[in-house]
Amino acid sequence: MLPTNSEPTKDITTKCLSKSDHALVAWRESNESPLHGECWTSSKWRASVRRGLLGWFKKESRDLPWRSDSTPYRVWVSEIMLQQTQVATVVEYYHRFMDSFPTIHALAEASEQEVLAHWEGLGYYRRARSLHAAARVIVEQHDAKFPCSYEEVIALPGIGRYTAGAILSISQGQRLPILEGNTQRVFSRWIGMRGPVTDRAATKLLWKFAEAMLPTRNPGNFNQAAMEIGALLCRPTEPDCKGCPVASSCEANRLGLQGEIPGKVKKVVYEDRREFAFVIKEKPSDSTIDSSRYLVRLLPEGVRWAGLWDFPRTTEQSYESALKAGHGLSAELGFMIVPGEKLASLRHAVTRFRIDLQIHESDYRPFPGDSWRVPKPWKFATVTELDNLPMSVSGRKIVDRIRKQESNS
DNA sequence: AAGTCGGGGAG
DNA sequence: CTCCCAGACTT
Repeated sequence: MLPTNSEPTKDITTKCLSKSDHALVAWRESNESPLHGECWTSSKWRASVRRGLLGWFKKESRDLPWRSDSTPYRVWVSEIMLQQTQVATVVEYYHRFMDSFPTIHALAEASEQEVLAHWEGLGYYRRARSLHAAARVIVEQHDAKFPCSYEEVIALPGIGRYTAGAILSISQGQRLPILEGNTQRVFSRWIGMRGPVTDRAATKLLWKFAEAMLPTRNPGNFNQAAMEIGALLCRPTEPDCKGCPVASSCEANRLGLQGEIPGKVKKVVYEDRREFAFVIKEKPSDSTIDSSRYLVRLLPEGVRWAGLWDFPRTTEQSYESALKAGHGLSAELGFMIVPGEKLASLRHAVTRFRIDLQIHESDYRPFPGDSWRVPKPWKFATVTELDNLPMSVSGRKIVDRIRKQESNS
């Protein structure tokens, strides 16, 4: 078979090669599989790695709230919170959440707004909505008991292969593998797999490896240990190979490729954006209330921050000025926004977007001929009421800004 | 296979 | 700044 790659590796001068390129070239020239060494086909090797890992974990494992009492529900909540989120960030949220919703039944009984309020600041809010929806499914279909078959568990919203395996192995001792950020890196290094972990073939191999490594006794302990060593020793940069109990079996360590494994994933292309948010105070003539109220809405399904409350804000389109942004937003709102003085600007990030948010005071008026009333998803709320609505972090900062302004006047 | 979804920790 | 985090889900 002829090589389809038109760029011959050997024509690249050595000068131009980075360290990782050298590693890549090395395996190309040696005609070795980029995916793995052969070490892990040996049961002695696997036993040795397990022994080292589990011995280390017994001494060094962190004392985490979901470890002392590992019921399926408690582990489930922890796993959802931990998706794409560091342990240190989760712990406080976890305590607060479990205090408010100590059982599946309590979670199912709560409103989605109440659940989202407990999630405020954690991000990826769909996790909270899926968790809540799944609790209701469990109450209705599983008699409020967390299901124990893999098929039933993975069918629940917000639970994929990783999370199903984690919950059932940790809380029930079921022999199911896991693969996530930590273990992708740890396993890649153990078996000397070059190349990005996101490649299809790499992912398949790593799952296979994760399964092959699982001990019969206490597989959940192994899964947690593998993640823990990734978080504490086998870090993305500067792994502590000297303190590592698996170093003597580790292919990356043997080859000196800790820095090149796993291969780099395609880097994120950031995009700068300017958005506008408007603080619209209710006109005194609209009602006889004594404290000011501000216009917000519950964000609908399918948009950013669905299920949270927000001020009128431009998102999709980019506008040059507050005036144009207000005009553009008017059509969506069903009334006219008349931008006023700028209150503040703040920078924040949403996934790959770097957002420069301009916050303007604003007046409003109905379109000519319309009589004024607040369209359906919108409502006026006092600062005290806003405090109790779930919002994004940037939305919350707007509330804080309003509060400060109110206390000054 | 690639995009989307948040926010913070840490180098 | 950057990368990464006990991923799931949609297109």
